[in-house]
Amino acid sequence: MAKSLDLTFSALSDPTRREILAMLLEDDMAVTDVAEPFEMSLAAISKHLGVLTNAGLILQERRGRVKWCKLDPDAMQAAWTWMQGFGQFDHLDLDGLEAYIENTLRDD
Amino acid sequence: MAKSLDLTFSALSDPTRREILAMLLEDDMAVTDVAEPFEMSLAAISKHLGVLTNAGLILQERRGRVKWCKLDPDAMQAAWTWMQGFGQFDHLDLDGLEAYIENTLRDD
DNA sequence: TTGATATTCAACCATTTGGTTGACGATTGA
DNA sequence: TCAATCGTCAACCAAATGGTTGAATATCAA
Repeated sequence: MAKSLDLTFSALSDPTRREILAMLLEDDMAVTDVAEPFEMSLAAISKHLGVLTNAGLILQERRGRVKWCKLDPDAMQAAWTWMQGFGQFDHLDLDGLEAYIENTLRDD
Repeated sequence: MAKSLDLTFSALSDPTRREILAMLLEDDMAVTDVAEPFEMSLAAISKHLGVLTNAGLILQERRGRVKWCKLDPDAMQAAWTWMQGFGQFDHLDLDGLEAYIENTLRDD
């Protein structure tokens, strides 16, 4: 669905949101804990989480007064699949990926 | 690095621009021909092409009075690689990916 | 109950985005 | 030379985005 690609790519275009996703890759987190490393208000982070939820990239589940945020990569899969049409990128070529990562780490 | 992911994802978040990329997948095209199927002004398409160029997703080469647009999926590859970590866990070296992501997020 | 904690809401602000129109410079071909 | 074509630029506009602050709501814990 094209509209959901809009939402997915738009959500991913913000570095704060990408960093949040990377954090959630490691573990589910409460909103306050997500906000902690950032130098912006809790309300701003809450908005970012709303954008990510709306895009289907995370799930938020309230337990008591704590709202837990959990990665939900389904929307990412759709975008990823769309992009695959343009590659050249071989999703089974892990050596290529690792080489890319290594290069990236070396080049800065 | 992280800045270029901003540009890539942001460029991809607009349906007109994704459609342009899909058109260029088939063949290189002049700006006027890119604009033809869309119900918006040439100037608007010209702006979209500027965004795509700035994101590194296409190349524009002027020959005479015609400017040719050509797909350049390098920027797409970086974004695609970034996303790969969120859906394809089975196929990845997760430690390497996390190192990559953390590195990417740090330097912007 | 009271007070602290977790999160959102509402109003506001500055900047960016995606579109328009009209004028403009460059190039082509008759 | 001169009109037509290709594409961008500049100014403008409405709407969306990303942030702020302060108040509101809900829950927990003492």
